[in-house]
Amino acid sequence: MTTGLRERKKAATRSALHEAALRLVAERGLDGVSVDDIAARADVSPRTFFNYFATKDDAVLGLDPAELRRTAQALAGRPADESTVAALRAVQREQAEEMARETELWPLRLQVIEANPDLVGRLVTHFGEADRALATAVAERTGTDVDTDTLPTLLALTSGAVMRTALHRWLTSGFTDSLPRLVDEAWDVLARGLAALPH
Amino acid sequence: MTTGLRERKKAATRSALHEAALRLVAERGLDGVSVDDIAARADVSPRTFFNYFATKDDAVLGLDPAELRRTAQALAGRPADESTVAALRAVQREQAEEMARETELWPLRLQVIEANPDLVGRLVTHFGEADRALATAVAERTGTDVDTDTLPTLLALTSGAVMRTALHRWLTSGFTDSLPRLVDEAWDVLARGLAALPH
DNA sequence: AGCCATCGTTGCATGGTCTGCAAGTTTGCG
DNA sequence: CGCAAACTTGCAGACCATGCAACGATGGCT
Repeated sequence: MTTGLRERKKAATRSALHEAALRLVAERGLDGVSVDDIAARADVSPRTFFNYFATKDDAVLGLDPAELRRTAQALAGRPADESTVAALRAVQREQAEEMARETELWPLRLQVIEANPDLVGRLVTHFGEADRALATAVAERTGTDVDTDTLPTLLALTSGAVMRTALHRWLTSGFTDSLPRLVDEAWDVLARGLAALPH
Repeated sequence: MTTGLRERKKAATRSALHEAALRLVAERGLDGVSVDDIAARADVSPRTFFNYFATKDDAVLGLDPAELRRTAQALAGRPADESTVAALRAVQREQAEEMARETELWPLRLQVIEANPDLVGRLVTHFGEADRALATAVAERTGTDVDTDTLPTLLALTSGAVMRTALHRWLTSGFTDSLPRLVDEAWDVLARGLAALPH
């Protein structure tokens, strides 16, 4: 899986912009930082900034709409004989591993969000988008309909809840626990809890 | 309680701006409407718009930071021998009565939010502000500390949950139920549920 | 290696949001 | 009536975000 130069450069620029935005906002606050500042720190033109992020907030949070599509495709790429829940677990595990690789930035992100509550709103809508994208992906995989069937939305929201729970525990552990492990654990707890329900 | 001319005019301008924003956005969508359009429709200068609302979104939603302060003062104004929960109930009841008076605009507001999901983010942060303002007000009233004591934040968030639950039921009833009644009912259900807990 | 199509970067121009400042008006009150 | 406070307005300016067109780098193909 060799990624071309072009692709690597793009990823580098995106991450440079995100990190520049994050660090600058951590230092000066959201209003103390302009898009021009961020572009300058990442060594690209201000115009290029908007080739990577739709808004300043998105750059600070590092939100990537392409990520939503990638998740959907990852789900589609899982073996067809796997149960949907198992496929979701597997996809989330990979995501968790990737996120865990940049442990360094997470404390900064949370501190920046804490200090600039405006960002919370953007985060919430992003999670909403993620849930909806995942729901359509599940519908695709199971041949159901997002609008009429309960399954896809329920599974997507549940899986989102699992990830957010794991993230919360990761945070409260000071990022010492292993995120993939926490994700697995959350799924297990959920499965056991559901199995114990009267039926 | 006679309100002066100045005060009445201000209220009229604010509500004219909100209603103008709401109706225009309902017609053309959030991006199809500029602040200038809204000001024009409300018959004030564009500059005056920003004397009333900090952002276009706030005008569309009708969010008023002064409202937060008013709620806090209303709580402070309740008799000291009243329990804090009773005081919160009373304050919310008054708010509910006021909100119920403009039944006409609520369907439009919800439709506009539905059609312009960007607004949800702003709403979320506004609710967060409201919760925090209420928590400090409770802390003030009970002589506790927002940062170290559990009580104020817990009561504030609970009371926020009650109001949002009532609002949700109001919406699903098509605004035929009485909002103040729904608020009361939510408090009652909560009280009964808590009383039934093992202790 | 060399050519070309594609993709990414950049500058420029533009429309819109929001703020600070310094007038001008209106309102409240003695 | 006349003053002080509050509200409105215009203007200038910073910043955000987008469309367009020119330019340069990349990757595939021969």
